Amino acid sequence: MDSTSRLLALAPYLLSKVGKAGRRDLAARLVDHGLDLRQVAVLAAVADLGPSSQRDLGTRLAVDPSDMVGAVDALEAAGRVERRRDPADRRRYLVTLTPAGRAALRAATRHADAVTADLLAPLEPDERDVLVNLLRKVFAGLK
Amino acid sequence: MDSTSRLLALAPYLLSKVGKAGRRDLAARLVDHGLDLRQVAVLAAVADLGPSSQRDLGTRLAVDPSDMVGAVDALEAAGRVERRRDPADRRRYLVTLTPAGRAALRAATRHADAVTADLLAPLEPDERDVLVNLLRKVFAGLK
DNA sequence: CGAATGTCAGGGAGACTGACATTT
DNA sequence: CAAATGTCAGTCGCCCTGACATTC
Repeated sequence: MDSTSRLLALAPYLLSKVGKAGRRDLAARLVDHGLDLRQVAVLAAVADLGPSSQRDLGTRLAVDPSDMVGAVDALEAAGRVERRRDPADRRRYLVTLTPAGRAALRAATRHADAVTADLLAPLEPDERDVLVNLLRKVFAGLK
Repeated sequence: MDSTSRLLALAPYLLSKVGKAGRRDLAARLVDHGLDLRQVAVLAAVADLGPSSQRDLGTRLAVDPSDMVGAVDALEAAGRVERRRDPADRRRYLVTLTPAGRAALRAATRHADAVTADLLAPLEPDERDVLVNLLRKVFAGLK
């Protein structure tokens, strides 16, 4: 089958297109909260890891250290994280969540869930779980 | 599970990251052939649809008409497609594949298969089929 | 001293907008 | 005339590199 489409035979194409669509839909919802995708990822990473250096957060998120600066700047300006110097290593900051940051993360998670429901609407509920679990496996294997 | 990670609970995040990884790996392989991802998508779309206008190709690929110009320019300069005016509507081009274009598409498809195998290595063979089929469904539902 | 951390300036490819000439 | 097609100029984020000061 699929004599009708060589494009759809390309898994990277599917992944890329679907990923971009989800990314764009979520970004559109976050703009009302003064957030972008990277900032949300940083909030989630801090929630996951606890107070962390920008370097560790960047490693976790595959975000360049030079780009972490702006993300943390924006979050700090909005009162969603705080930068404290690590007393044990004064080169590092310890980026910590504020209550406002926690609230922003909760709101962003709600939007992400809504986007997910919309994006995966063509799938049955059990298929959605299967897809997410397969994606987790692939994600875990990324180099 | 996954109290360790709020990030991984975000399906759009997984999709976006995995999609980007595949995109980058494939782009790295195509550069040796003087191709980029968009050009390959155009080649595949022409193979799927037959001789087509740039507008139709752009619609099919969700690529802006203004960005189709450069992609078709590059393919034409490399002798991989030809632009002919549509005799029935002289506003349109009919973009057609040349033998070199067909060969380029075959080579790109081989690389795409290799990237797919690498990317989906963490999955069992039957899981890969499941993932691709689920992605096709989601892709078909994209607005 | 060399290495790590955070910061900044700048370049390059990508998506998108607005405008335009040509054709229908 | 209005609409469609292809084109071009310019803008806006994103991603990455190179350099730097500070600290270990």
